[in-house]
Amino acid sequence: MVSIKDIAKKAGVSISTVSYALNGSNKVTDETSSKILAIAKELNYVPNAAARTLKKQKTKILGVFLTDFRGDVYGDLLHGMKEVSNAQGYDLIVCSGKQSHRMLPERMIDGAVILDQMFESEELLKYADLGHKIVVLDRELSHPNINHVLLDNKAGATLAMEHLIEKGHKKIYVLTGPEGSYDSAQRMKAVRLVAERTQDVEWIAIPGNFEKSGGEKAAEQIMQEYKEPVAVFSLNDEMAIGFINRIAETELRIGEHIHLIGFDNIELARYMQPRLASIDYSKQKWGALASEQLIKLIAGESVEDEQIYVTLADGGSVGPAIKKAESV
Amino acid sequence: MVSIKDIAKKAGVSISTVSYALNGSNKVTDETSSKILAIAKELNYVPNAAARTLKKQKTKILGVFLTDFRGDVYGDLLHGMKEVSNAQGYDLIVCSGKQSHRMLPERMIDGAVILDQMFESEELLKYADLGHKIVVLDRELSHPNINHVLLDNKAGATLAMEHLIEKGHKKIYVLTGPEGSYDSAQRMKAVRLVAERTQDVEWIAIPGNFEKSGGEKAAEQIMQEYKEPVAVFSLNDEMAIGFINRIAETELRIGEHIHLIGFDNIELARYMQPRLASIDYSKQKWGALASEQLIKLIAGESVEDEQIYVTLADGGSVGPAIKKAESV
DNA sequence: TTGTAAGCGTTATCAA
DNA sequence: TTGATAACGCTTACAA
Repeated sequence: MVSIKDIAKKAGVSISTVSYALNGSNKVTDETSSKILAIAKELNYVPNAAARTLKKQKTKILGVFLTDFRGDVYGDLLHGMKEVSNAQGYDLIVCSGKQSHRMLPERMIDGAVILDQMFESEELLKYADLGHKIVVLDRELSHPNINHVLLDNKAGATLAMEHLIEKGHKKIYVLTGPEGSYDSAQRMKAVRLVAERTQDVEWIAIPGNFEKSGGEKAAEQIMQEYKEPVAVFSLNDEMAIGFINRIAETELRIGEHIHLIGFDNIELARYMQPRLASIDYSKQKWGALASEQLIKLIAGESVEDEQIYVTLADGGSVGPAIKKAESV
Repeated sequence: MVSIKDIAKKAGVSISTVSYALNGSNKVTDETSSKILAIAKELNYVPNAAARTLKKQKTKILGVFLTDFRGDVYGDLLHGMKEVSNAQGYDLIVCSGKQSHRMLPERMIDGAVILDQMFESEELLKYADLGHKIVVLDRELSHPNINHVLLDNKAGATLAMEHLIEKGHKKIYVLTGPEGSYDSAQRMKAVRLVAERTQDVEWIAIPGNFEKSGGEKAAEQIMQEYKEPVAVFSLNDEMAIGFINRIAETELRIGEHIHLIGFDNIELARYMQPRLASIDYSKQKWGALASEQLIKLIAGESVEDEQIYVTLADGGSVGPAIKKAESV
């Protein structure tokens, strides 16, 4: 590997002069500088990241940790993160799995964005205590080195519930996320609140997992119990898709016998027949804000937690309730 | 930051002893070793990646470079890469964008997998010349430090064309990928071959871009020229989806007036109405093989290029041609 | 303007 | 079994 030492030798100068020249310092004559640059190019010199990092104690790299590389929410989110990171002179790397956690404490990255329920809060707090900078998107954690960019889960769940109620539905199944999911818990809180303050609304929780399989299982249960049209609020779209897939094998029709609304408004939602109603938000903005927060945190600037606003994405999967007399 | 020096001081031993203990060398007494380990834990010691890398000249990290984080093919591919990488003691990081290319020459990763048309071959060859190990998934590059895991594009395109022909279609529009795309060029070769050896088949190329917008534009053109049922081979699914979206706004029906087949069999394909026929292959295996090849390349083992086999995924988007007399 | 040298945190060689 | 020390490639304070 060619190092500044090689360049120094060939140019007949010291390594510090080479370093200065390479970093565009004005301490060096234009003449020597250009000579050094020419030689560096000729030798195909590339600086060594490890050496630079060791000396400067920073990498100018941000890491984002995901539960799984598969998953429909990620594309736009990562894109948003990348845009902001790059604009601010940071590179972005995407990691997944427990094995990769070391990147943070070993200082291969200057900070981390977490969207991974499997990354334990205890571990995160430990790293934060060691001085590492973290932005979390999927939980609340009180620590000076940790910031939050969270979805407005309560608003979203409220919107969804009210939409179903407005359409006249009285019996609402709610498919939850996995145990321990912050997003699921927050959404459930709002569900309870809305139900409590509304007359005549019955709601039944079905434990889910935020994956297609959870939706399929829920579909089985609801089919069994089916007597008359009901509504379903799936706490994410992924499960809603699984639900639809299973229901499609039956006589029941979405938007007619079963009125379904999801959460996340993933790309697939608009291709469902009928279109899956859902709660929408800008995934790209979510990522952009996360990067922004993290970079500020690293720079030692004061930062306030942020929220991502949500809206209702209407769809034929939720139709009006038929009055009792007319129902099947 | 706590370093081995701090541990050494506290334990009253030298830094080399600490290093040995930490790395589980049997040169150290169990007694001193466990004492050192205890102190390390107590001080929350975490090794510094930059220092280790600088000394060992390897990172045990693999990088994969994508054009864009959005894109439906990636999830399973990355998952496959991760499984193999982790099993072999490597971490995987995902990068996108020109800015991140430096990770390879600056030695932040031990090798790279390329699925990014924007990453120029010239640049790759330069890095390969410098001794960096690379596996490409989207082109052919002859270099001892570069290996290939390529789709069987020709088989795929042949399968698609033959499927259309078998169904009796005589006029076939082919939506190509962007200029310079290896996959597109390979698929086009097969298209030509099949057309040449088949009687009475007319085919018309429409330049595309492998994105939804390309499919939409092509739809416009075909609508304009429409006289009687035609077939369309979209060289990827993404464009096919765009095509479907645009056609959905017209009187024309996919699988009836326009018979469409794609390539990649992305998840969305099965949710199209009617289901989008496509060319299928295991994205996960593709990724797994890529990691495998790269790790071997890094280890200096001899490796042979690999191919990913493809199959036809049938779907209602391709129906039989109606005989002339019966056509509209 | 350029050179000398210390130091970043490891690993690994050689002596003790 | 342990310790002293050089080396990895770079940045930067200080000296010349």
